[in-house]
Amino acid sequence: MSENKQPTIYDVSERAGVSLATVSRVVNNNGKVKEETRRKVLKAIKELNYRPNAMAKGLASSKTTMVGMMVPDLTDLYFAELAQGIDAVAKIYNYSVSLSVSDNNPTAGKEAFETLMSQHVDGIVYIGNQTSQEMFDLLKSSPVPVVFAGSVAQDGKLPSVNIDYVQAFQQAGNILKQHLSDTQIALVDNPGESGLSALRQQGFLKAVSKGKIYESEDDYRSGYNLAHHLLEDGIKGVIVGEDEPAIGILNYMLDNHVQVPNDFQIISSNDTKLVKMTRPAVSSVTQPKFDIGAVSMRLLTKLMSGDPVDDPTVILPHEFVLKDTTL
Amino acid sequence: MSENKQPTIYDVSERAGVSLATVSRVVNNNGKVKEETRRKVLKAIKELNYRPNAMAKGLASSKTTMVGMMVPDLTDLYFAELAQGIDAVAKIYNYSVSLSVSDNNPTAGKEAFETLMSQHVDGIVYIGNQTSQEMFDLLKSSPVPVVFAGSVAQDGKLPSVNIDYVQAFQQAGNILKQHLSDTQIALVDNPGESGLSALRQQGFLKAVSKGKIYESEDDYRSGYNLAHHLLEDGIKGVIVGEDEPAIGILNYMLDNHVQVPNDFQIISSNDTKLVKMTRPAVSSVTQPKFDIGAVSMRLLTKLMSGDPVDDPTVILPHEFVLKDTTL
DNA sequence: TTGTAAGCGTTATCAG
DNA sequence: CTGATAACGCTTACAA
Repeated sequence: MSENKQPTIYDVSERAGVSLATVSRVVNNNGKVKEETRRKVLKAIKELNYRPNAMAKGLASSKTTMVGMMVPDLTDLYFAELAQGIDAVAKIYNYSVSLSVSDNNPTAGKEAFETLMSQHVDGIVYIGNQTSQEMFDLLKSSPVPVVFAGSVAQDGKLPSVNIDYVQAFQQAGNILKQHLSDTQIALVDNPGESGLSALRQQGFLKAVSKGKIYESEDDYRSGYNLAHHLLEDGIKGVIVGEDEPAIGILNYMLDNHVQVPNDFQIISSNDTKLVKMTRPAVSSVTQPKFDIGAVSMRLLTKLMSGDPVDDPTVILPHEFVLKDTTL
Repeated sequence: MSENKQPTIYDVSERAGVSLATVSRVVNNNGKVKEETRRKVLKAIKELNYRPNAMAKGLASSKTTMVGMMVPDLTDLYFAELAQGIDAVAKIYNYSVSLSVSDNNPTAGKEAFETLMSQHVDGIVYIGNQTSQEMFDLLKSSPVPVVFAGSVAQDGKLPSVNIDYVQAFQQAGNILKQHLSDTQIALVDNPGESGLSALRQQGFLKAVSKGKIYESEDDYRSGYNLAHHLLEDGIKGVIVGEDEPAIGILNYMLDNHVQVPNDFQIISSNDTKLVKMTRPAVSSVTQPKFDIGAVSMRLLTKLMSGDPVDDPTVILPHEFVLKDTTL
């Protein structure tokens, strides 16, 4: 015995004794409507529990109030926190979010993008540490605005929100240099194909000119497995691009009775909640991850509505939390 | 100098020299189309780089091939892994996913639901540990199918995918009983308003009839702060409903020189990647989280297409990984 | 096997 | 301030 159908704008107009156009006006709060009619319409809407059909609206207005969010992996807490920030601001601006997990896989990424296009999203927030050139070109060809959140566009000229990686990694290098010599310090990062790790390297080398650079994936195992090489090479301190491999390295040290931080220091970079859950707790660059997501989405709203944007390349402040893996 | 507009089905039909209907038929692969015409149409589609407009399609067919995914918190790895499973299967079946973070907040949850309704999603995968009665009623009133993923519907009769929590927690209790007496064993869980913690309690009490039960939130701090009470009460082993508070408890013990597992044992329940990152690594029930998500989504596809479903209440197998917080 | 045409629920452009 | 009415791009009987 449930309602046969969702009520339409037509039902509302009939009940309120006005035209479709008028209902549309009050729903969208645009155009002048006499206070009395507005009230009538609102009443009918409430009584019928009317809810505008987003598809019809989208079709007619060619605006979907939906944004695409592309993310490589939700189980990476760094991305998850960005996503929370994005979602929160999307809610505020009444955008719904179409999620696409791209798996750092160019094919999946391309398909995700295509899907978003056929959904006619009004904009895209792109998160990705491994952006391929192909993906990048695709994004560049987007008919709707794209913002890179916590990710660097290769030519650095697309809208993006980040911290100053160069400075952060230079500072991190300087911290380790307080007790170690250049040759004892290394950077561990996933080079990927994005510009992000290039910036990190740049900053690192600014501080530690003779520093060694190791490659790792973004996962725990990868760090764990890399660790013995570090020891063999006489490395005494590392700066790691992601928290999971940082913890992998830490645990290798603990499992092999290397004293942290006395004999080995670690600075990580993402400050996800992971870093406070280990013992010793991991020292890290702190990033305003939620804010990076939030600001990205806010930037996107501006871009979507054609508002002027002073600088589409936003840099948010970072800090350091020196816990127990540094001296 | 870019294309003025996205090509429409009309452009394709014109170029291929056939009618709209025919193009629609080949695009949707339904109805008979002569091989030759099909080829022509496909050619035109490719040349024009035509992409069906999801909104128009949805409007006309009242199917959106979009599902809603409601999740309380993406930075909870348990949820994130479920979400990955959901997303993966959604991709396979060509559904797009509309994400809604509900923040365990009834108001936000209600709004999220309303948004999904106006988007006319074809179905909903609901993730939530704190489902309020109100939310539950709302979900029950949904005109489209809803599947509870890793969450228990209060009356236990709505479609859901879970492990057997009663059994799992009974087994966990038995494990601790090998070295401890009933009064030394406790359950730490977030009771919330959902049926899930009730099942856990039930299983726990089956094994540890005099066991004490403590309440905590789902976060690290909450566990850390609770820990001293456990010690004061002479508790020597706990089963914890979530990984983060479990690790909170662990770290409190470590920080206060309580020997784990010798003087205090911990079994957690979600087996997120967190549990292998601590030292000692946390023993835990292992849940097939990705699969819970995947099966939920698969179940939803069946429900959405009206396929017969043998049993809408799916139980997936769990196991135990006894690491270093148990004897 | 293919084409015609009537919707689907809105918005938006004109008149009034 | 309000009302007709033509799109929006596609699906789906119904014809042919």
